[in-house]
Amino acid sequence: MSRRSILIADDHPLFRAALEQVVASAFPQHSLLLAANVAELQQAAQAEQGLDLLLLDLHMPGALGFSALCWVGGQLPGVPVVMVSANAQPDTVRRALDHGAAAFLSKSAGIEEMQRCMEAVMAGARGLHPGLSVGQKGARLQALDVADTLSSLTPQQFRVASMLVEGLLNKQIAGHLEVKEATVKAHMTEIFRKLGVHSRTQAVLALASLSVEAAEDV
Amino acid sequence: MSRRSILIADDHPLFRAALEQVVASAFPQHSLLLAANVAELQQAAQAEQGLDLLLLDLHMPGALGFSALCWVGGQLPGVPVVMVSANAQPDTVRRALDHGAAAFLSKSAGIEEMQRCMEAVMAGARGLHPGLSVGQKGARLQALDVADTLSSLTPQQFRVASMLVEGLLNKQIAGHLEVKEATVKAHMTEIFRKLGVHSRTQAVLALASLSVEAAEDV
DNA sequence: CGGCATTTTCGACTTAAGTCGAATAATCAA
DNA sequence: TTGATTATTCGACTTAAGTCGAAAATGCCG
Repeated sequence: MSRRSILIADDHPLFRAALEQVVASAFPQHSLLLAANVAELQQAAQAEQGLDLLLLDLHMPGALGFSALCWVGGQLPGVPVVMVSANAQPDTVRRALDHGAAAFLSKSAGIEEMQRCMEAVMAGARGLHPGLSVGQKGARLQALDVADTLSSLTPQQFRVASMLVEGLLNKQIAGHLEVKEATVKAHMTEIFRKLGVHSRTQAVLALASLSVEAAEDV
Repeated sequence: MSRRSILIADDHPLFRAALEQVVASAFPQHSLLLAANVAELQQAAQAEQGLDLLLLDLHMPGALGFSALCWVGGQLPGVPVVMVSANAQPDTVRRALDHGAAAFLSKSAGIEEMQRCMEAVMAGARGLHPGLSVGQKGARLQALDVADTLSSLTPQQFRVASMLVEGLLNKQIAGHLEVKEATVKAHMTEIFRKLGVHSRTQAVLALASLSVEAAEDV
């Protein structure tokens, strides 16, 4: 069997470094991969075959709420995901677990707690949420629908949607993607159709409901 | 002269630990004090006389906006404060500096950048905001201060903003208010100016995060 | 009452957004 | 390979959004 590895995806340099220390001391025999955004996550995940664990920040550049988690669930079946977030609201935790996360860790958790949780997940445990109560049957069914819709977006549409919630103009999005503005508009129309909305404003509102967690650490 | 010290006030254990590492490597001759909330901050700050620098998280348990910064300014005159926050919105930075912060560091800043900034402040520099001085196009739109932003809107502007976050078109808003569409557009422009944004999309994102803060105050 | 600041209103104009249809490129199963 | 399906691209056109300047309405203070 080849050398196994653990992928850490978090956009804060300091926090990523801190997580790296925690993981390295808990699993010295594993190699560590790092990703600072969704693009790096996708690249690293697809290049690496022997992935044992993924530590995934809930809000990374390029991610819309649980979109990164959904993508991992589809592209990397079998790879357990430990969600890490500053937002440990019960509803957020429940939705993360609903979307296939193996565990949910608050960024305010202690180091030992994180290590225990990761060890348990590596050993096959699922549905962990240390220090957080269960409960809280969701009042956010609409957001769940949007999350499901997101997984139906094509890769390019996903990129367009990501830049949309960054507040960019069609012209700016076209520049980043190196396509014509007309192309972005066409993607936008299709995104609206899939989201069931009829304007950019409504689309932003729908997508923002997924990014609520990202706005938490304001 | 007594041994000088640096106080780190942040409520995230891991991030606090990471900051501790950064500070320790940059200033090995200083002793480090830690605080996880405002109460600890006040206790530590008053007990310590030779405080050279304070690293202060913008959002700590017990703090409301810039209240902790204001308290420090009154109780510890002469102690430079480096504000640390995940929210690097230009307006937040400006107001932090207005309230007497010596510098503003984004949590997404690099380690070297943080060290350079702290060294400069220890040497007497003020008003630093590395990497945040200009531009910020496409940066994350974060909530401005709720009170400041909403209270600066006139009644009619507030109604327009309310319907904006309902996803209505200008034409529909004009119908509800019984004014011409041109009037709504004019209000919209003024709302954008007060929010510090330049498009309807960015305004929706800013206002959505405001209502999130208000609704999800856990 | 008479100035003075703010709010609200709107028209004319420029720019951005959104729709429709269609061509090309990539993917996949037989 | 071939045919079908889906993804991506874009031009032309219509509609919505946004800016600028300014007029009218409102409120307030002496």
